[in-house]
Amino acid sequence: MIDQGLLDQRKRQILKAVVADYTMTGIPVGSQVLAAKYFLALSSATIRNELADLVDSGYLLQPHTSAGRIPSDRGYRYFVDFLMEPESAGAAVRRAVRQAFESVPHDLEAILDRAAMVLAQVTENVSLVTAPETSDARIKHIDLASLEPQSVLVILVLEGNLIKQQIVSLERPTSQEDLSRMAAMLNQKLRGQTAEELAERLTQLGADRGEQRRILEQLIESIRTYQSRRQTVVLHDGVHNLLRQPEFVARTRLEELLELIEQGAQLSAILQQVAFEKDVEIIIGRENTESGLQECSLVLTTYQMAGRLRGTVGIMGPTRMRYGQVVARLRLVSQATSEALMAMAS
Amino acid sequence: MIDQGLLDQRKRQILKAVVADYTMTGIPVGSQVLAAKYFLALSSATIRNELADLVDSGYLLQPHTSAGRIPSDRGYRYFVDFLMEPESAGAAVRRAVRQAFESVPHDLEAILDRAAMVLAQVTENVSLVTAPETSDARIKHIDLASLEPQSVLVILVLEGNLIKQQIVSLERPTSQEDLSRMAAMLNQKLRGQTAEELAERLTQLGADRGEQRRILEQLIESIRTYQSRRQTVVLHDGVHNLLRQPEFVARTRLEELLELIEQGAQLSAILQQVAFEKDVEIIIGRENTESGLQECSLVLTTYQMAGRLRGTVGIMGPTRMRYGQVVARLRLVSQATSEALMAMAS
DNA sequence: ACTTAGCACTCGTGGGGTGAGACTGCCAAC
DNA sequence: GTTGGCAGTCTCACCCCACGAGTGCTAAGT
Repeated sequence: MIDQGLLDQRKRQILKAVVADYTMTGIPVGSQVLAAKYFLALSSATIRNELADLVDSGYLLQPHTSAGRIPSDRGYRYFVDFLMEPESAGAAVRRAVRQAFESVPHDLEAILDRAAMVLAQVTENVSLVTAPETSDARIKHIDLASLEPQSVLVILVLEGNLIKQQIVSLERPTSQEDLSRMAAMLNQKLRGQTAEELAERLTQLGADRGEQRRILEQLIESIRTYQSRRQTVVLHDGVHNLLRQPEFVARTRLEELLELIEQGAQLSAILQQVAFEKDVEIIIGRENTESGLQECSLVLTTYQMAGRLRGTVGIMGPTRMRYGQVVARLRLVSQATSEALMAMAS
Repeated sequence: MIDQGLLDQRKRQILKAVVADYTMTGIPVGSQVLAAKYFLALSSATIRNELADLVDSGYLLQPHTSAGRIPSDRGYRYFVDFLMEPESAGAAVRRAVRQAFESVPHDLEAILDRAAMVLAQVTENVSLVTAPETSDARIKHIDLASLEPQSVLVILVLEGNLIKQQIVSLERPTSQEDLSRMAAMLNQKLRGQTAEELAERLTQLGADRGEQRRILEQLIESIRTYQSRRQTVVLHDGVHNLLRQPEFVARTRLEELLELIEQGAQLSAILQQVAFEKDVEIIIGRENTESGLQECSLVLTTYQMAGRLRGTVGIMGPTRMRYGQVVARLRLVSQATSEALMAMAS
């Protein structure tokens, strides 16, 4: 915010032009190009002076002495904070997104998967999608079904029609009648509670009622770590888009990035920190603490489903990306995803 | 099979040596290297003659006039069919596989995911895993749970404790008592049947009993297309391993391959054709019809869980790979996966 | 008939040199 | 504060050439 005053109007326009040109072409921008394409009223010498100032104050970089300028991380940051103009997605993109969600089944994973797919497609970057955080989702329905005398299928329906299930072994044979009675009781007691509240209850419950407690513990665990692996794994798509970027010709860098994506845990941690209040969050280059991401930018936002359930959706790409366009298309996909999830929950 | 007689003993040994050396080093093998490392009793000139013959009959290639020889697809095929010696996985690999499955939750997807992970790790290639084909799996348990007056949660447990669930809308409000009665009836009638047999029954049932038929139709659909997206999607891991291979410096080739992997449908089709009878199936280079795969080999086998349920597991890598080692490690992982799945089902 | 030594030949690779092109920084003039 | 001019600098693409590796062929040996 303080930054905004530090650049006069012309410097801001020049910075904007450099970012615009560089994100389009990928080649460093020289003073002559700027004068010819963006500032017909100024000479290249004038622009050279301004560029030198922008380099001095850290908004631009020159790869080597006789090259043009490219935006620094700081330059991109200034651009997205103050200079970027809101764009809206074109008709073709809108159509692609609409079509992607038209035929998707009413299933959480299918919807998120589709979101990842279409987001990668329309932004031409790697898409990232997390499953919604369910630790504070309310319980809607509990069902216990006897599979074998000593094993029971525990089914849990959370708000938003999220379903979790788990097979739990019992210490002694229990009939379906007993299980049904237990389920009815659990439904009555637990409906509307969150997993956290459930954990509270459990401690109050004490050590008695062995089986019931055992089932409850598994239930809580199941809610907290929604489908165990899903929590750490981030759905992704469009990795092939990275290969088209000239900045990733170095395969070591690419390999590091791929491992980060496939491994998932670190990414998951980053994505879960996205604030729900903010509209779109942009993390540029070295603002990432993760070493593999220091040449990348993340553009992230949240989707929402019924209740307070929210997840993160976004893209990862080279710092040189068309932020305005990406933000517009990400918003579109996020909104479409939310709508699809709402439809599922109703 | 006919091929086997076409090469005399010495040619076979030389072919074997070429494959062994090339798969290890990645550089074309010359006559001098062969003489020095593998055939001390022969002169390089003799080997040159043999090499020329092997090129003539299509088992070897020379990238250019003054380079050594590399195996052709045909050469690799001959190698894996007749020359490859059975290897067994080393202690470190065994330990890694055991550890990978030690802590995995009793959940189908978690197990398959872990299998993909560890397979990629120990073979240093891209791993591919399909979910088991469930269209002929037997039904073990059906449960209907009322969520809202007009929507019911249908839960289906198949043999091997595979669980599918789906929310079905009803045409008119139905009480939990009615649903329970319906579920009891369905259980009695349908237990032990497969989805195919269920479809048969449905046509016999005729047009009456609207709700029940509606639920059944959804059930069948749900079984046939197990988790909808899962059918076409193939779990994979280890894509970053591809980047280490010198044969994939060309980014266009790599990009094509990545799209194939991420898209999944074509791969899924290939994997589902793997014969259950065969032990390990190897598809080399241009034996692949898929254009993106013509520089790759697939090494595939099946895992099995309870009943007749089977899926495919395998790896994709450059044609230049250590087939013997890969086969040994794939077998190990496949077996460990089967064991983990059996444990889950019990 | 098979094997081997010798030799001329071919071809890809890598290093060094070079010229073109691009852009800058600075200076002096406006 | 702006502009034209100019020298300086740096990268990149290109070519050339020597080097090394490996071959195929021939003729001699076993």
